[in-house]
Amino acid sequence: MYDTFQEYLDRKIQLNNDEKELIRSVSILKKLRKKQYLLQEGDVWKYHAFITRGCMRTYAVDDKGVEHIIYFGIENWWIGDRESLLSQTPSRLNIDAIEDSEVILFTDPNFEMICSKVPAFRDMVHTIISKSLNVNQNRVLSSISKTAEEKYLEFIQKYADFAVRIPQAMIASYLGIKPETLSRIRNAIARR
Amino acid sequence: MYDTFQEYLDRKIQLNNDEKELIRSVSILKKLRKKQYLLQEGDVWKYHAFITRGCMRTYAVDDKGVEHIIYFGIENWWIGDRESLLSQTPSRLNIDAIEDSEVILFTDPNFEMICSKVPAFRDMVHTIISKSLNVNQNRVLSSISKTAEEKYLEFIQKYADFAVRIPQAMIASYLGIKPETLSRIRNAIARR
DNA sequence: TAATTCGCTTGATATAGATCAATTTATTTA
DNA sequence: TAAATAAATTGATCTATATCAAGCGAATTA
Repeated sequence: MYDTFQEYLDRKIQLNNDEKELIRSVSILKKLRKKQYLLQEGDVWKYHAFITRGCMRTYAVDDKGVEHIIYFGIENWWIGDRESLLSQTPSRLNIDAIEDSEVILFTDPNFEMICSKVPAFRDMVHTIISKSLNVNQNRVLSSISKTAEEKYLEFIQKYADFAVRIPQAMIASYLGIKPETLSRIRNAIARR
Repeated sequence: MYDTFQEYLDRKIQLNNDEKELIRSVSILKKLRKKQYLLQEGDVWKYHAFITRGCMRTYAVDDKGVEHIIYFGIENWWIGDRESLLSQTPSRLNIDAIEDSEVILFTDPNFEMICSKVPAFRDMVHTIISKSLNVNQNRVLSSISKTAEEKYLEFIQKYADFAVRIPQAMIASYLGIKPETLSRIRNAIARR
């Protein structure tokens, strides 16, 4: 299970054995069953989490009880609530497993310790956050400029690898449309 | 003009005189008239830009020629296209001045140099990017979960300080709704 | 100061997507 | 493997927002 993460690191940066061991020594392995929460609204998020297996989502629930998914993550993706972590305030978000999953957790102090002792790791993290910002900006642009169908086509093209693993209703939620609408859109696409 | 930036730095971090001078020595001051471009679609963005005066916007133009504003910036905000900068590819975005404005530019190499020589500066930058990611995630959430009116109310509440400086049609563009719709929404709010 | 342009409003109508309800199909669970 | 539950489809109707067009007032420009 840790192998997945080690391979990820090896692909991204070069580390000596001491550094590898330092990182490994503070990692916390956690298994999640389908539907199990990793973070529940109201709790304060304390970690940096890396998914080694499975599929997860981050979502908010509005006052009408409707879920709005803002993020999907699979193997080799990070997941968490940086806002809650940064401000140490109760999260407005939920994170749970769409499939049985495995994650590696680092407490924030340990994560910061790694960042300070392993510059390459710190740089990698900053690159990830920076790219993540780009992704989110593009998503904002799509959401204000595209039709429901365009958003869906962009989604399955961009996330072809895991789009098939996610229930349609969840994709609809992520796109900000209703499941019925997505069903009709797919139907319309299929019949041409 | 540089004072605004120096005061910003003083508010955020503690620097000795050498560090301050280092940063100042590589800053490029630039004035922009209303409507003047700082970045035009197709060009590669090369800088890190800080606004010391005025009001600016970042937007994309779709295939129908419609502008979609993804970002507003005023005094003490950073602006740019990190995606183009990072990948050194032509930008899909335009940045221009809504009011006569002044910006401070740092070339990417100089900016990186500052980051490496002044850790406090580097940390500040990472904090900004991290918070910016939060802001964008929240914006995604609003855009998939709120009505046009809710989005507008959130906008003027969140950006009360500069919302008044921005033409209504641009606010509509930022929210992903039509100017006519925003006009009607404001009307409806006013008459109750 | 008249003319022009721009930003905003208002009205009439159209439409994408939502809602509600009933089935059908697929997936879990007993 | 049957029963139960959840996910997806389909139809009818509704509604928020878009579109198109005209008009108005304020700000710029001639």
